[in-house]
Amino acid sequence: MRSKTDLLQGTLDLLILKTLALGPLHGWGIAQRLQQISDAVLQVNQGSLYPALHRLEQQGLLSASWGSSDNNRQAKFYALTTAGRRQLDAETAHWTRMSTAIARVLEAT
Amino acid sequence: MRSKTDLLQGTLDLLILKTLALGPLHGWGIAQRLQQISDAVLQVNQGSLYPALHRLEQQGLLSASWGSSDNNRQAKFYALTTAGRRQLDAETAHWTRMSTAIARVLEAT
DNA sequence: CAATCTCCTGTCGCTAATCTACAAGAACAT
DNA sequence: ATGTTCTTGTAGATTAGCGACAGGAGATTG
Repeated sequence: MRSKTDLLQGTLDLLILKTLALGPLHGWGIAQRLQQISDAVLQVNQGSLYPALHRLEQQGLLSASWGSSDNNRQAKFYALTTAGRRQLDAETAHWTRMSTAIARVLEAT
Repeated sequence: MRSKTDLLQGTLDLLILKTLALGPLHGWGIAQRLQQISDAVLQVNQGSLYPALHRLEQQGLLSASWGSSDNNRQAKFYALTTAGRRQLDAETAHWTRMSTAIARVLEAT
């Protein structure tokens, strides 16, 4: 009984892009920040996170560079590219469109 | 280049359940009503719709019966079962939780 | 009355995103 | 020395939704 999914499918890219718009961050940090901002509602597991990051990087939306984290560990820092910023805008618009439409349906009587 | 999806993945069941909460309807009618309420933002294609309906029926959330449509055609009318109504509540809550969390992320600075 | 259009249900094969579960290294704490 | 936390990764399975079909039966048009 699968049923309970930790995220709304299709929103992970958006969440990652948005998080990185606030400043470069490493994968683990992204997951942490999302969890924190969302009061633990949004849980990103590694099996989703890392593939997503690689995907986005491969699409040219993110750039990556190794560095050292706050805890003095090797970490791969991701940053938005210009294309990434554009993509963020597009996906934000799409999300707004969609969620508004759904809200309208849910309010119908 | 897929990119553009007609729905937010995972919300179709919710949309169907909600639409049927307003009264029994046949598949094609559900798609129409969703499209109408959402100003054509939500497009459900048959390849998604019918499998979803069968899925929901098999899960005991919907009951189906053949009848005749407004246009005097054979149509399969679906109605919410008790379990379906419960499921609708659960999925609505889940959606609200999730979309609120996402909104919070998108508003972050 | 024939042809075509609209309504309405369905199936098949594909793709892509996510989940679960696993593995592993390096820094820090005890 | 040992364990715990931080951090990155991969493999396999599932699953929803998409695109492209196919087809029947009532309505409409000519």
